[in-house]
Amino acid sequence: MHGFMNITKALSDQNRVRALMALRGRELCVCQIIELLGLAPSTVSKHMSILKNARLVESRKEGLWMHYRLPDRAAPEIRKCLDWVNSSLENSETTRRDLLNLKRILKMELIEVCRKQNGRACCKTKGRADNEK
Amino acid sequence: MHGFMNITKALSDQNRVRALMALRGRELCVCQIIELLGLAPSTVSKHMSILKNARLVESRKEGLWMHYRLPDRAAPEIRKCLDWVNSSLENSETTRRDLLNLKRILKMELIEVCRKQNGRACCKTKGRADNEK
DNA sequence: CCTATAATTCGCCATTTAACGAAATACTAT
DNA sequence: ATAGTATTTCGTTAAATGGCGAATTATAGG
Repeated sequence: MHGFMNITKALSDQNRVRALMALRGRELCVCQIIELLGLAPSTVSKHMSILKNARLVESRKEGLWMHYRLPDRAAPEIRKCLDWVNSSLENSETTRRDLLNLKRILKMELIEVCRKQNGRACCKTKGRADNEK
Repeated sequence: MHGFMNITKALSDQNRVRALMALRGRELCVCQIIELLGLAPSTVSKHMSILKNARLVESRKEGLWMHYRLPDRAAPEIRKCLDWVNSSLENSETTRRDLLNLKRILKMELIEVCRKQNGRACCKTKGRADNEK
């Protein structure tokens, strides 16, 4: 029961569900998920750790970057859960919009995505001076 | 997406999930669910309205009693959801314990269940005087 | 070793949520 | 109508949650 409640609580936040849907068919770096959701890095990191704790995603560290993906060989309950989520949302407006946005993000190099966030603090305007030497 | 989030939020509380599992194969009166969960009537009523709003249960009023049941002909997403919940929890310890408890509750007449709650305020001892004339 | 940087952890705040009891509602039976 | 009863609605309170920025951690490259 405990494991199940971890899953349902993980799914009870819309941003976590959006992240989950975005991971279908590809792995994403944290900075890409930050870009997609428009949230602070710390917030996204927390969301991903909740998803990971629920076994709904796995992660892989590569240098400074942390990549998240849907589980390779998920347990049957997880598999059924992800199937249900996918079938419920694959045609939703939110998913469609996120997918378009994601295509744009995937066209950029990871370095570019990170640099952009560095400049703009990811979602809030921060009166930056555009100071490159 | 909105409907889906209604479902995941409904499933994110353990007491609501227990109620859902208890409804497999039978309908239950609110007072029986109160008895099973050991919560105040107002709390259980709220839980059931959240489940109903998510379309995970249906209800039927019969005199003073309100009966809840799993949907007769649920939409495919709901059906998949309930299947997933069931397959995830059918062997859990909590479900087993609740089922035993439920058998005991089902042996009583509804009137008895309600009367018992009337006397005991459902879960808290209320220093009652046992005053029957 | 020192700097730079992606991600995470921590501390805080605002909002949401689960719980209760009291009051209101809906229905039965006298 | 009146009284009684099962359920729901309402108002309140305590705990949990989601959000952010600051500080910390881990890693890469001088």
